Amino acid sequence: MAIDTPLRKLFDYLPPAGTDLESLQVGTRLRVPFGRQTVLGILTEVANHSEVPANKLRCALEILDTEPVLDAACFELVRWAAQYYHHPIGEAFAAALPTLLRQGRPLTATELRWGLSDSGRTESLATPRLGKRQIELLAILRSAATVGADAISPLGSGGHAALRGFIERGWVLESTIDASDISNPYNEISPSPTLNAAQSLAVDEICESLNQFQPFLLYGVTGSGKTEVYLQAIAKVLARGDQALVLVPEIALTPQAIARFRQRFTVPLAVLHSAMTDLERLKMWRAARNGSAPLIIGTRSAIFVPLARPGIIIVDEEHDGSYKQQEGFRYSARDLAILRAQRSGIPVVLGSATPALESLHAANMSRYKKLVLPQRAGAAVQPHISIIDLKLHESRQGIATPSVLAIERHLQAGGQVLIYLNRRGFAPALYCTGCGWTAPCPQCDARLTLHLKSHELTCHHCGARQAVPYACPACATELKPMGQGTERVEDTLDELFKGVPVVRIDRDTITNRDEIEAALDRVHTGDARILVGTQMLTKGHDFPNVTLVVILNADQGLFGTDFRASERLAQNIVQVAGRAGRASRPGEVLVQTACPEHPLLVSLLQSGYEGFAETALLERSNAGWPPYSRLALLRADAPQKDSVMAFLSAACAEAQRLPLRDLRLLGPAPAAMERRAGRYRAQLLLEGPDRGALHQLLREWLPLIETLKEARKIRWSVDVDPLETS
DNA sequence: TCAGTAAGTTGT
DNA sequence: CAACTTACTGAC
Repeated sequence: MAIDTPLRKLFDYLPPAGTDLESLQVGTRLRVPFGRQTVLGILTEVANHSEVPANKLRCALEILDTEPVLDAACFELVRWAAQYYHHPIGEAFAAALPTLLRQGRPLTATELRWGLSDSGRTESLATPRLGKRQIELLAILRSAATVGADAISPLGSGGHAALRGFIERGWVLESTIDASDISNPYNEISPSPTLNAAQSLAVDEICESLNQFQPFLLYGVTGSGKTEVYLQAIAKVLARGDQALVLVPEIALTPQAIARFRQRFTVPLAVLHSAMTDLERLKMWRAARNGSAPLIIGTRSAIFVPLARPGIIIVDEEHDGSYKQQEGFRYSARDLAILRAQRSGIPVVLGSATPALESLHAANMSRYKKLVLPQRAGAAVQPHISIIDLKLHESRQGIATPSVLAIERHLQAGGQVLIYLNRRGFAPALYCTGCGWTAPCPQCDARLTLHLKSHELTCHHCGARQAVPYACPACATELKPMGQGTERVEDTLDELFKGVPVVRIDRDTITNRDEIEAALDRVHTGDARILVGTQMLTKGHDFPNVTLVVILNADQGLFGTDFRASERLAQNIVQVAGRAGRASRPGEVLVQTACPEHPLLVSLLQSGYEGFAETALLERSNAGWPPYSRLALLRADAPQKDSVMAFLSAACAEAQRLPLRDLRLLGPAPAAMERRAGRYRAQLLLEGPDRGALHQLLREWLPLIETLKEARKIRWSVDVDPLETS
């Protein structure tokens, strides 16, 4: 049995009293005693013997399901993922199942129905002197073969009492039906637009593989109509009576995105994301499982949703970091999508304008079939990108003079302007002009960010907040904000372009769904002319009238400590740039940087994302980073630094005793931000040329780490295929 | 991880 | 010796 506990093992039980082995089914939920509590577990195996001493074996208490909760492919996916990510299997199953199922809710929804029996039909007519409620109830019951609670509840408690009386007399028969189906509230269908040649080719290629496993990398520049390719491929899948599973990044699952799917298909659409209530999630999950929802759209965890008739899996914006769970069970939904498609014998489409280097490499190696959409759909043309050297130009609060002039020009021509800066707040630091003190976070190795409007200093790493000091606490000199955040840029733009409405979109101005709707509305109606924002404004939004995009600080990613920093920067630049000139107006993109000669920036500007990817892959190959090697990271953190280092050193020593072969062990090294939220963080990086040896070592190593006495004082976790290694 | 317990530690 | 902290162990 797999039980939701951090222990890396399965637990053996005897069948419930009075049950024989034959009636047990793998994949069903059982209630079992565990320690002094009773919990739910998933049956993973039925055997007629156990290694566990007989006196320790306890009886399971109850079988909850008559059929497995996960279909065979899904079940195996979870087992495989638990092994691959070296995560306790019970927690892996817990992550794959809706909360309410883990708490014992029934697998399928049932609804009680009541209908008149033959005797009820005849005898009720022959019975005089029925009560008022009874007569009303009979009228309802005669209106249909069976009725549900919703038909009877208007009669109030009297109606229910009458119903119970009829059941006792045998007039009414009670039955249950499966009520797991969901329905689609919309029925309008907008017509499919005509595809361009590249799009048609992509759809055709995908549709030729509908019966078999085939991974596709749909590499389409921003605005090239990737979604239309998905929609038409999905239409084919639905027409065959199969289901389509669409994964999207967390932030992209907006009402507009969902509406786009609803407007195209009349079939019920199951939506799964983290903001839903547990009950909503369960309903959607059931509808996917029983097949009543042929189309399922969801975020990361939706990769574990069981499907009655799997037909295709689509991973939109496959490069997006949110597909990798960053704590606990650290799976990658994108990678699992490939595996799931393989197990189910169906195609999987990874779509992006800026594919992960891993995906591009897989396509280069012919493991994925590459489908390219090189042109923007409709009349739109690719925006022109140019660089502004910050060393050559004056700048006002981070906005260089040529940028100011360009903004003016585009505003005068009637266009909208998007200013991108990946930094919230007014200024990323508050420093003392006298002694150089800068307000530090008491919990982290970081500066506090100044937020002027809310009058506070906040830490963007741990959430700490404090009042803004009037003067330097060390020397009482005046304090000054240093650097730029979106709030300050907004102020500067207000000053530079008096009377031009500016809208700021970041986590400080947008706290809920309605606010983003309102802000986007101001942009779309033309009420706002200048947009300032962080990544929040780049993902999943189109701004057809934006003709100029200015990227204020391209340098942040160029010298990051992480080997993926430049990849993320390139993806950000290309994605933001893609917001410009989506309609018929040509777009212009300005990238401000202090190091215009950086090779990655040069290759990106000269030959686009593809050129950048080539350069970056070469660099990865030379340095022996993924995809030319495999990584696993052992992270540890604790309030005391020495206990973290003691643990990692001990873990390292254990590993040295195992056959390392061609694996390399790097560290222990402190994390890029050593102290965060009051805890010291450090790590040990394991690197090898292929998966095999790496996983072999982890299999032997982790049980040893678990028993280390140094492990008790700290928190540790393993991250297979980590996204961030610093 | 979590709960239970055994074993130290402190203060009167 | 009670009250409290810390260390260790087992979960089928």
